[in-house]
Amino acid sequence: MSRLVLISSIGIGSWQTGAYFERKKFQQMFSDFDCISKKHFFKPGFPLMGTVSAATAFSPAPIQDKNVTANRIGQIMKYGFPGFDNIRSYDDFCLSYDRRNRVAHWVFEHLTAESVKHNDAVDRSKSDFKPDESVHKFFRSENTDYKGSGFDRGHLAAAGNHKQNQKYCDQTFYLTNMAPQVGKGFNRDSWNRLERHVRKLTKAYPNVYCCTGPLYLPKKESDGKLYVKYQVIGANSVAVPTHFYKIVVMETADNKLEMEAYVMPNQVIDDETPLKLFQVPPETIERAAGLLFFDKIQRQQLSKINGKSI
DNA sequence: TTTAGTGT
Repeated sequence: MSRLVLISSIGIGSWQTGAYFERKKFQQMFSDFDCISKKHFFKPGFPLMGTVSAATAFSPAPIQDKNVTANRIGQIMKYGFPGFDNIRSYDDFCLSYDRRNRVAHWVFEHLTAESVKHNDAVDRSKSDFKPDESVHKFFRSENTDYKGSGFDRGHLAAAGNHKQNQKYCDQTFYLTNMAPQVGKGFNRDSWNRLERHVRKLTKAYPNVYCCTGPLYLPKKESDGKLYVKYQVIGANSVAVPTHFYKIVVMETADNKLEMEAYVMPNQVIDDETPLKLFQVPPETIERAAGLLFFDKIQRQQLSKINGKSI
């Protein structure tokens, strides 16, 4: 089996905790992934396909100059929208909200060295987690849903990516930008490590485009059949994703394009696990999420995918 | 440095 497929199996196939390097677990992970990818991802009607409505509804956040924000959203979404379900645009990021699961389908950001550099004027401790009142109360997540759940309110667009001013940072604290994440061992550790890696890409690439979101992946149960199973928390039944993806496009100074794509399970992950092991082919995420990422870029235009020349 | 929840 190719190394790429083997690597893919880590992120996609396993709900196991513990040692990632044990041969047996690799094989188990692979067998789960194998049955997912070969038997189901290619079937029409596979239940993981996301719901993407043709009805586009822009709901820009209140702003002083709408042209400035419209231009910024144009920059952020330069390479296309992954889907058009319940779009919300904020000053420095843009998302599609899944009303059924009370978690975004995807969140898009455009990062530069300037936008992520340290800024003494911005303090995340001054930002409050707050419900987005623009979402109908039937479908909104509230702070009380997360309280006592054992899960973090994990940012999809990371606060650390929006340090140009306090307002940008504050807006990342809307609960539309949150998902229930395992705290210690995931959000505060390996997922944070991945976020820092993406920020670091801005040191080498002038423009970085980052799309982040949840996955709800099937797992083989004891009867040998595949089921999608996920916890929901709070009075609003906020879904706890089984996995999260991050797919990144980097523009080089000479206008070449490279892509990296990751899937990580929403569980405790050993801090020593190299991020490289969570890389997957971008198509794998697209099939699982029911979304097309960066569809204004033909994949042949990419000079590298996951560090490998194509 | 950044990621957070809980207890006071």
